[in-house]
Amino acid sequence: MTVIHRANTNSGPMSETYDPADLEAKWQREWEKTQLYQTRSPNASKKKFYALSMFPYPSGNLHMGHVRNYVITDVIARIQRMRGSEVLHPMGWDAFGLPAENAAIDRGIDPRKWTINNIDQMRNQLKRLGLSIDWDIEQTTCEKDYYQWTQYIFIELYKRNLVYQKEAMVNWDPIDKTVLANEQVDSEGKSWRSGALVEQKHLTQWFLKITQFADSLLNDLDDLTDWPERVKTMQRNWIGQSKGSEFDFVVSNSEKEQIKVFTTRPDTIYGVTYLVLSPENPIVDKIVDYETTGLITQFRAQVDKLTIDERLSDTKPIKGMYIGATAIHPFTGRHIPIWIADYVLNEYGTGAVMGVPAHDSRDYSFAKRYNLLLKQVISKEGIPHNGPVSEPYIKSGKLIDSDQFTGLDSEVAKDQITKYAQSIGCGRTKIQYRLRDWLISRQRYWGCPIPIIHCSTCGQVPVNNVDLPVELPENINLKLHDGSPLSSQNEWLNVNCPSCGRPSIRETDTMDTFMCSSWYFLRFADPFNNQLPFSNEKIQQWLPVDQYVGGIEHAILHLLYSRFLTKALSTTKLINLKEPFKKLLTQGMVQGLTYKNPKTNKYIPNILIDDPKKPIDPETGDPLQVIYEKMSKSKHNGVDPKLVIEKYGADTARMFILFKAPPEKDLEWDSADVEGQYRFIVRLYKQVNKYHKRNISISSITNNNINNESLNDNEKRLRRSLHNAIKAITDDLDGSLQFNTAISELMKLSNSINELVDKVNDQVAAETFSHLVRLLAPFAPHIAEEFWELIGGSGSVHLSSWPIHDEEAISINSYKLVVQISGKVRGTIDISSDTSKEEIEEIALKSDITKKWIDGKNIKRIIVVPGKIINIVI
RNA sequence: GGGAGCAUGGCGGAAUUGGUAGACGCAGCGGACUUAAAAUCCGCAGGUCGUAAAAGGCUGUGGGGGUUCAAGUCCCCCUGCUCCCA
Repeated sequence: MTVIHRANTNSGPMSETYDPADLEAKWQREWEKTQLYQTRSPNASKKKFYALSMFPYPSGNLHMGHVRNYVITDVIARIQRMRGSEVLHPMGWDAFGLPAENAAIDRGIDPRKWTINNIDQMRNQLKRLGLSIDWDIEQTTCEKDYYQWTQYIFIELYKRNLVYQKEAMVNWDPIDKTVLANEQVDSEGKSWRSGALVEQKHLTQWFLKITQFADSLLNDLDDLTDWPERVKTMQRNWIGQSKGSEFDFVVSNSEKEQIKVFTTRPDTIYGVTYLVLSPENPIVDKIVDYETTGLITQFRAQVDKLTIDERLSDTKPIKGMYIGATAIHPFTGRHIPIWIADYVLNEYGTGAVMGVPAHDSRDYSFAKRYNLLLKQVISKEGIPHNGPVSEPYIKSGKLIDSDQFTGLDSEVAKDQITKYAQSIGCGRTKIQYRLRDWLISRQRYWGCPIPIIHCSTCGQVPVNNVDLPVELPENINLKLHDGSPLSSQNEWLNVNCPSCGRPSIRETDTMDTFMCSSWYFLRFADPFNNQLPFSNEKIQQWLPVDQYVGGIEHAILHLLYSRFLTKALSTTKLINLKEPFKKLLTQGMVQGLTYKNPKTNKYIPNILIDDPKKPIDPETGDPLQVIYEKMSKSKHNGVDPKLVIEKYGADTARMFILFKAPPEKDLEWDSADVEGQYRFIVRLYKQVNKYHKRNISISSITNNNINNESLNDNEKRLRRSLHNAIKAITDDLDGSLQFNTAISELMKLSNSINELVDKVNDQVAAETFSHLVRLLAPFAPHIAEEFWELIGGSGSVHLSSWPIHDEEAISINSYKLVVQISGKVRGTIDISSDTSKEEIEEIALKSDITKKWIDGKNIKRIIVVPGKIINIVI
């Protein structure tokens, strides 16, 4: 028995018009005052939930992509809180990087001031969205109390031999004037940041041994069941495992020199007629004779000018030269020529390949060009092909002309040949990866200094932990520098060796900013620790991240580096964690409406369009193409979040972004749809206002304590809508994260309220609004809080519990059974829920539908699915 | 060239995973209110045939084929688009 209390709330009547700006500011102040979103430690009765968005680069302006990212994570965090978890929902800044430095060079602004200023600006914009972020634990990668730990981690890895310096052919970005990692160069050979065509340079650089973890980075992807398949496929391709064999070829005139080659086709070993080394391979200098050296130098100079892409291109003709040496085929004992060619790279595999022109396309065109011998060793049926070979046979088949292996199938031969090679000591199975070690040094100023000291006596010496951080010197005039700006800071540069005390110099490279962002999610678990970057205890408490949300553009870069660093740190005593991110959501782009003249390919700004339904180029009069594309200045299709929030409020912006498309899909920004979303909120506002005038308190309604039996039809109908909505929304947010359908369920509920609320008793009305407001809270947190106060909810709606649906309210005692005749829908009949299969069949056969459509014809078969359908086949 | 994914009204998108296709919203149309307009509220709405209007029929989820009592959903082929790797 429930007693209905007349409300006696302090809140005055809500104003008649919805004013989001005031209302949202009011609640944001309130939340800040009560520290509503402060992180509390999880305990035995409250499980933890770690909700994280990829932290932003502080460019100074929040764009729609950010808004989408942070709103999605915020909704997830809020639901988890209402469902009883302790939630960690932090925010930080990926604050080192080139834009700050470029601003310094172009406009003479201090990079630090520029960055901090941008952060302040963006933090305010983020706060305006009403995110449930714990701002007390904010992290900024360019601050000493953060980068101290980046350096600490670097040294930990250095001590475990996971960091090393070597000279290598590296990607050089001529615009940003720094080197780049392989992951940071796109498939067209352009820099991920500047877009410049990357050049190849021979330089000494710092690397992290990510290749040492290639195997677990690959295999553990299988455990990431809550990651999009797409992202995992991309990482698998990037790691690029290939299983094959390695063979040793002894150089004829020098038995000490061996050439190792890797191949995935050991079955073609008898078809090897030459070897090709990369021009840079150091073995070349050892085996070449004096007369050829000059030619080699010339050839190398030519190859040096080519990009990796050009060297591997199928369309450019391959260039090579014979170096005057031969090797001994380990199986046949024959002498085969050794060549060098541009299509073999020193960085990949052993820097040498075996030439099998009869069974490999690239080898084939190389051999044709330079008239090298072709030898067939595989064919489809095991019968040699007569006459000249006109194209390579690259498939599997049966071996021919291969001594004791002749007649075997390729797959069997691969295995046996490798085993045989192993038994005579000239080969073995080998797994090779495409993944290269991660190049982390940058010749720029605005980054985390690499904490190494170069001593002429002791060599490389890591800075002692007590001396960390190695601070970035400030007040540098960056305009004066062409190379690394740190190399001319004499006062900073000169230091005594920590080991022997002699005068030494500091490393002048800074770290790739991806290094700083590869561990920030660990720091949030233990943000105030001043002894360690984090304690294992806190990591065990909060990690892994339960829900990570970010853009697909980091499918390889940030996500691979972070997984690597987690694994690398787990080899130290610091932490023990297999994978950092349990569940990943890659949200789609936010696209803007673009008007494009198909004749001139020019983009026309929206404001110049008179009639949006028939857009015409104001200059030429041509009809324009209407398309949605990624928002950008050049396309005049950007929408500024600030203006949208000013006009409609954060709640509308949030609701629109969630409703318009499923989170992983691209979202087309449409101002008419934003209006629609605003209308919905205004409608809710009116409904709650009207309800408020009935003056009922919801305090008695929390746990489905209404007896459904005693209600009239309208009351039952409204309760059914309400509890169906609770069930549907809860399901939509459980696992699959379908915010769009969750909001459409809220709209349906609002439609039912409109129709029925005036026809139900106080108790049902109170229950309806009590649940509605809580269902709304994660999506539109400000207006929901306002509603909650108005209808007499206690405390903050965001600390209230998520509603649970009442099974009794949604149970039905009759339903519409679909009647099909031979698979075609011919009508429906009302059936009470407890009707058996046999009874359904009987009722259906007597119905008018059946009479009309069967008309005495023979019934072949009847299928009954109670609750759904009957199909009568004639 | 290899791999992955997608294709549903004028538009964004739903569809309890094989059981009434088009929920919800936008745009549209009709009506109420208004001197009028906007806003708001109520209603209509895949296409097509049919009718004075209904009733009703046929057809329909990129195209073709298959499995099944039943296919947007499962299988095969084709076309187009997107992404990744060459």
